[in-house]
Amino acid sequence: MLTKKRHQLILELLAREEVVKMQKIVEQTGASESTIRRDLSQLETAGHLRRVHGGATANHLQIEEPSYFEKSDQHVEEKERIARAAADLIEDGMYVYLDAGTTTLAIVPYLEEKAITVVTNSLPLANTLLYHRIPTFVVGGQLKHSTQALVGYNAREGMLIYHFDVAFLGMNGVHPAQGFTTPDPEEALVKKTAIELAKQSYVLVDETKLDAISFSRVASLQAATIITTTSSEQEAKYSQYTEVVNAK
Amino acid sequence: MLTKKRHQLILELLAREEVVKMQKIVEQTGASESTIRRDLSQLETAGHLRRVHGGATANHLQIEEPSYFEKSDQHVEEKERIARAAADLIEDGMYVYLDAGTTTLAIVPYLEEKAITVVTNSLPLANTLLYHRIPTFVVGGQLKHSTQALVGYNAREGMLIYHFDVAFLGMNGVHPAQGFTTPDPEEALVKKTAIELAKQSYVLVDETKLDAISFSRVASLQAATIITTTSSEQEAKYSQYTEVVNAK
DNA sequence: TAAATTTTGAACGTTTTTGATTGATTTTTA
DNA sequence: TAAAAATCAATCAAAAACGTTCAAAATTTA
Repeated sequence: MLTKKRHQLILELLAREEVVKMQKIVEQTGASESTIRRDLSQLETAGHLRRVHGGATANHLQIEEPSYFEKSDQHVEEKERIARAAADLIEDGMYVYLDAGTTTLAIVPYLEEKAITVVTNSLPLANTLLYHRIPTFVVGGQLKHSTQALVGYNAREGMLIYHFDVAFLGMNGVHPAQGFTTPDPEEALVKKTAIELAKQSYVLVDETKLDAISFSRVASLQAATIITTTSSEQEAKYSQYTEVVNAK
Repeated sequence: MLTKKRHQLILELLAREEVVKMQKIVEQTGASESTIRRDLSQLETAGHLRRVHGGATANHLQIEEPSYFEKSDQHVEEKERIARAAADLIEDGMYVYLDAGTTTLAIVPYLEEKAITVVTNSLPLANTLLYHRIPTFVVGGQLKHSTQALVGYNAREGMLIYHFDVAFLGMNGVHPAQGFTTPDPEEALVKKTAIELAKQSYVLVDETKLDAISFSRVASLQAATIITTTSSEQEAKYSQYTEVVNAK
């Protein structure tokens, strides 16, 4: 297998799985361990991935992740369903805002066939969008360490030059009285701005975020449609305040 | 088989598979290895494909893809020396602009102990800066696939709110008469803006870029100090036009 | 048809890539 | 915490691929 092909394959594996073991690459390529090591260090110096003991990670993966090689996320399937429901709302020609977050990240693979332009404030999303060759603009601003998102006053200013057909946002709290909330005020500002600039906004949350309240208020429930997977009681309850899409 | 037919077949294979081995072309055409080599170099100079060790890859109409396909581990030692020389110029409290590129990327590890703020237009740099926990702002703009950099009019606008003590830039061509040049006009615009906004600018290049001319002009040599590793003759020559730091 | 030109394939020395091996380092296990 | 296991970087020789050269074959031109 040619070097180029191996590199492609490695990047593909990473785009799908975020983390990949040495052993797996060796199997998939049929090359020796030495060769793969060389490949990885080349791709690392080119800025396409990050090596870790035992393999490599997408260079946008959270650094403090406890154990790289365990995919412990139980909400994976829910996220996937929510992401699919969100992607279904996106049509050719649209200008789409994608907020930082793992759920919005899950939307990206479903966008590959669509002729759209995406704006995002998230580094991981930018990397993934790039990989899927989707035309992308990145909002400038201060790079926040914990979420790898661009936030703050500068980010807001940078967004104001755009308008969106749809915006998809992650959120930490969704509550009938307190509306949409998130821990960091600077992030809240960005989310709020996105909602202002979009014709239609969607908040993507798994069930655990319903009835939760976080520190900074982003907007009232009326400002966006909620996409989630939950019981029909909860669905009915929130439907009193805004539109709810249940991706069950 | 006619030359034309062979060329056609090679391009067809590439259109289908993105990467194709020498061996496969030889089988399919029945021609000798030498002949296929000749074919490939012809097709390459005509801009229809890109040769790689062991075969060829599709070109996809890209004019040039410096960062992605560049042999990123060539000139490693030179790059390291240049990066170290550059890092030595950075002092606590400075606001630093780091342009996209593998040489500027090499600076980052040397910045860890310094109390500085960095602005960049490069996704790989942003990731690496994040990893090294260096306070970072990212310039917004259009995400360019081949270099993973943010470029264009929006990027320029986004930069205008900053001022830099120093700016470090990669470059594709450095020439006494033609000044600093780079392949992509939109990238040139960003580099030019960085120079405008910085009190002092440095262009980091390995020896191969000296005397080279690329498509888009960024600035004249007077606009920035050159940091490179080269012979004393070249150093003397370029010292006539601007300051030169030889990191030999 | 004969001469001139171009294309071809084999040969050869050089460069690049590769996989095995080594001892060092890191992670896991006990 | 110490020993065992896994993974690592560095090295080196073998293998693969490379560019160059040259004479034979094919094609074009005169």
